[in-house]
Amino acid sequence: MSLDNRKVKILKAIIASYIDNAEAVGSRTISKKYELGVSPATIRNEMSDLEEMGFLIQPHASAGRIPTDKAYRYYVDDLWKKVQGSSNTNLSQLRNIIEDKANELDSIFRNSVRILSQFTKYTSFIVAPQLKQSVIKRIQLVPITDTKILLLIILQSNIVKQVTLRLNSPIPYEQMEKISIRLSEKLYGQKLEDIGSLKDNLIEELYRIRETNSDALIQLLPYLMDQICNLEEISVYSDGITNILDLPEYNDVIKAREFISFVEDKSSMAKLFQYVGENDLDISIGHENQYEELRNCSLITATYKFNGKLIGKIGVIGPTRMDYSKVISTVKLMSDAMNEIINQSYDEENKE
Amino acid sequence: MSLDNRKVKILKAIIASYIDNAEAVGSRTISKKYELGVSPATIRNEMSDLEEMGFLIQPHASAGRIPTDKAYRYYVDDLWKKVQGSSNTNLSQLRNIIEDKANELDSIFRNSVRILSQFTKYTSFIVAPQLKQSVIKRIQLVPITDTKILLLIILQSNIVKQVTLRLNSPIPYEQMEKISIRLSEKLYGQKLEDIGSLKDNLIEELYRIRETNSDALIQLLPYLMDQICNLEEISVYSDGITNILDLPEYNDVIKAREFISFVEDKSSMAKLFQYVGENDLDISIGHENQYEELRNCSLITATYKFNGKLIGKIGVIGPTRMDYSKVISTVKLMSDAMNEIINQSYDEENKE
DNA sequence: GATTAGCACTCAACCAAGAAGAGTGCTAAC
DNA sequence: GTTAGCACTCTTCTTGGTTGAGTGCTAATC
Repeated sequence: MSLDNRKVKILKAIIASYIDNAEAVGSRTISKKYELGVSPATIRNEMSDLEEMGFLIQPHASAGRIPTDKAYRYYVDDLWKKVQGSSNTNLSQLRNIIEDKANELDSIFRNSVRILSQFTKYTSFIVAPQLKQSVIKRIQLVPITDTKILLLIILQSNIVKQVTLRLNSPIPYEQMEKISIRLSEKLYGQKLEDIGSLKDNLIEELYRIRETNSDALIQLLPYLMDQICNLEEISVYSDGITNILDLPEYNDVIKAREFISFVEDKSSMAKLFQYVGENDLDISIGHENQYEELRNCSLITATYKFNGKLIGKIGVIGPTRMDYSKVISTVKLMSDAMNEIINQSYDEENKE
Repeated sequence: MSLDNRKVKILKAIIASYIDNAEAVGSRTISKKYELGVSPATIRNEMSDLEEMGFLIQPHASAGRIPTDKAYRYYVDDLWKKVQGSSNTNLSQLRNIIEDKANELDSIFRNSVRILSQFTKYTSFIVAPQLKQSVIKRIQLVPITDTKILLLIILQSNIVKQVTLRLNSPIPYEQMEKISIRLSEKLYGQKLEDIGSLKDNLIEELYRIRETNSDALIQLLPYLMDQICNLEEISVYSDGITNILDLPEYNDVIKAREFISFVEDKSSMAKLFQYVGENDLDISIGHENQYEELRNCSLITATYKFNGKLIGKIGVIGPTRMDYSKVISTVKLMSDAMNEIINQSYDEENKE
């Protein structure tokens, strides 16, 4: 039995209808709503075939049919071709929205994940860069009070990480700048992940070239190094988790609670995103997911890169009957936008 | 009819039971579970009295009784006395939890609101300071690239606000420091809310004393002033919104959705918190709330101050049958902890 | 040979009526 | 003043019948 043209049309119609209503769709509905020019009886025959081929199932004997994961997979693979050539018309517009309020990396993620969930009406995630690999460009200490200073670590990627430090004894303002310069010189070009092992060497080296400001430096150094090493690892942003309450799939609070508990757990989400592919765009449907909790869900993920290297992922989780067309294009658009924003400052600098 | 000792005991038992199970409680239950030494019949008589006095209602003829808002109010007022003298044992412990990862004001709020919801199992909020009133202490520009700088505004309260600026043409690193110093001198002691009206004057004044670095300054100034004026207004942090899904009151998805939609709307929450009292601790029960959406909820709020002046509020929203005792003490503890953290750096400085 | 109309059949969803159970209010006894 | 007993009320649960959507099969039609 082959998937001829009419079968494809019927299958797509069924998927479309089910995406809309989350209700098993019958032959009459298809015949009426989607003008295929054949009677319900014919469609019934075709549906029977499609069921045999594994694209549809009946939840019970006298119900309509609903698409299987296999059907969604077919649908998505077909969609793929169209998405590939899709337009970038809204990209710059999107970039503005994101950047508008976004002045720091943290806000970029926060905004992006929010936009993504608002556009798709599903739950969205961003798994943020693992900074380990990042290279230090400059260190800047900013005094807040005599005993409280802000440590800014400016990375090659122009990502700025910050930590507030509390000192035991005050360091005069005028020494800060000197310490900043000295630290920047020494740490320039170092990877964050290497600081740990280089720590002792670096401290000693910095001690050796000490000048008038040695006291303050000696006090500060080990503490400061620790702070740099301990920059938080992987972080997960999410938004629109409660969107699922609008879906009939989750009109049972128990189910909704289960889903929410799962996706609110940052560590399991981090793991999930670690396992999905690293292509520009990956889709896993229903049973294709690792986690039992997501057996009724599909996951659309994209990556974002810095200087050509993958640093994080962005994605949307929704029911298997999600509006793939919309979600795929939105996720793609979003990852493109993020790529541009993240790399823009880098490109700018490398031009000069 | 007076609220004698036994009536009080029975009332408290009913409230306690209802807080636990969210189910109308009958005379037999009270007689059995709470050892009052009287038979169900006696309790029935008392309950009848309590109903007449407005402390209890029957959802329907053959159901048990549930407490009214008046009952909760009585219960809470009674609780009050005990809370007043409550111990501060966990305070320093709590402070450590909050401060642990908290290096900036934003993180303090984020951590605090999370802890609050985790402790109480309800939905919690923090309405953050209105910075308008804050006084500028120092301005610091930190170069990231030639065309991208980080503007740090350090307030008298040692709160650090930051904005990333993008420049049209580069400003050399070495000029940054000079600009920072000049700006700090000029803006020192100014309230944020006054910058707007003083803007033109300030710009002109700063122009007049221009030196070698005039070009860069001229380019930057108006832009920079705008950024300072536009620091975001009121901000609302929330956490534990989905906790309500565990409550039987919201085992209907429609109801849950309604609640969540309401409390996820930052602007209505900001308004809500604006209207509640400004005592150290305020409680509004059921119908005492402004909003129809919260007619089945109670709201426990506390304030936090900086240098004796109220700058924000912190609170928990739960069902009227919430565990008042626990929530009240947690909110109080939390606001105490925040007050300490926020004021500590200020005190420190004023000591010196 | 493909398509369609017709019909019997299935099963979830809905509804109404009855049974069960929890809890009350009242009365009479202690 | 307290309690036991009992009739009464009202919700909830269960049951059984009805409805309706949808299928599969068969026979007629294009």
